Amino acid sequence: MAYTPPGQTREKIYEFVRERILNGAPPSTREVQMAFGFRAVQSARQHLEALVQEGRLVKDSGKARSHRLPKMGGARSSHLIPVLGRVQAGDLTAAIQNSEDYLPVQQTRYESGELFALTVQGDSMLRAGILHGDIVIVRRQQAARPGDIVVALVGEEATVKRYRERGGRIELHPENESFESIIPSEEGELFSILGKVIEVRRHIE
Amino acid sequence: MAYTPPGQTREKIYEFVRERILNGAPPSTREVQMAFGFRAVQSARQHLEALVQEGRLVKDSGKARSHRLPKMGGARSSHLIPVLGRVQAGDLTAAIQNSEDYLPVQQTRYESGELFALTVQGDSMLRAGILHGDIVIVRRQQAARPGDIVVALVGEEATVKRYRERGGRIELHPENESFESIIPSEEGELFSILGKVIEVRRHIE
DNA sequence: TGACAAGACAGATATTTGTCTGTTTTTTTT
DNA sequence: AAAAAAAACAGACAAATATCTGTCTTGTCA
Repeated sequence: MAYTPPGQTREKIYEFVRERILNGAPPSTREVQMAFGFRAVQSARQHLEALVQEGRLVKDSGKARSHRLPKMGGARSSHLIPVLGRVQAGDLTAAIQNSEDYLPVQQTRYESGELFALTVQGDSMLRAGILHGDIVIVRRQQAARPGDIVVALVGEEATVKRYRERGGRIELHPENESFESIIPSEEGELFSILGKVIEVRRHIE
Repeated sequence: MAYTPPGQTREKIYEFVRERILNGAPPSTREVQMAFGFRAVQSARQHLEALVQEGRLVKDSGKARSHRLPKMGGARSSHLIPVLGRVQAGDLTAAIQNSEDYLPVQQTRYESGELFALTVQGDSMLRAGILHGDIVIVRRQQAARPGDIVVALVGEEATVKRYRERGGRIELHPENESFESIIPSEEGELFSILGKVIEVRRHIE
């Protein structure tokens, strides 16, 4: 390959590798070589090494396809969580594994706990700023504290409500005058808390 | 390793590989072998092959570390956008470049346009489900259509409002009875649209 | 012009990794 | 109990991949 001014090719290689990493398939040195038409592996290698040196990439020495994006103070690394369709009784784990859509979240923000996302049905949490169609990000946990917004399984369906305790009894309180509170112990239904809502997202248009 | 009833180990291997893939570092066959204490590579290989056979994983035959999760071809790439602090007149580009925090977004969802994020000050968009402290993700653009929620620069400060046109004049309409509409042309102030709000995010607790 | 640095090249070697063939052990099924 | 199936083991080989040493070419700059 002909000589190229300093930095020109390097930038394109970075874009290429970055793209591949974000797509989940980091390239081998030889794939970079081929993609850029180098006639020697070392040409690609030099650029990749330089990028690591500059701190724009990180690599596990010796291992194949081990280039990664650096975790700049943690903010740079993002984690993918499953977006669940409909949640039915009992098989939350199964629903998580069969998920087809994924959402990126900041890994540092929620270090601990297993996360999943859910699309909100209905406007029962309107006054809390959660609308129909919003996506809630949930940390899986059984317990909740009064005031928390939780995802609970009541009967067969998952529902988003505010968790309260009134007179020693659990109450799932909607944030909308048109809806009634749910008091699980009264209804004798299957009841469990799936997790706590820690983030709300809404796509407009 | 001792014999294990059918399916038991397979499930754990799936979890292990899945986790590694989501973290961006798919394991090699031997890494799976080590992680589970197998004394032969083939033991790990058999399980991995079975998982591919069952359609729970996909793999590029021959290539190193090429196990992936099925069905999400390109949909899983995520992109990082800058979170701006305070936006002051004129230097939006500078604010973007000096940003210190970044947010991951689904790349496929918003293919075109330059994005940035902004923290909302005040409850002027309460009824639209945008609260104080929420983060809005904005596509940079000068024009807007009636009904769009936009980020506009009025005077020295950036503000989030709904864009309307009444009697041929631009009107920035708050979604809260306690606030007044802003009609830029009347006030003779510096005015420009920075972009359109395409997503809202709220972190709870 | 000449020294120097960056880019590209060439060929070779070491390591990692995927793949193969066949055997043994344990559980399940008949 | 015998047969079949699943899990694990053993040892090897081949392909992919990373890495090394040294050379050549092309700009940059004193």
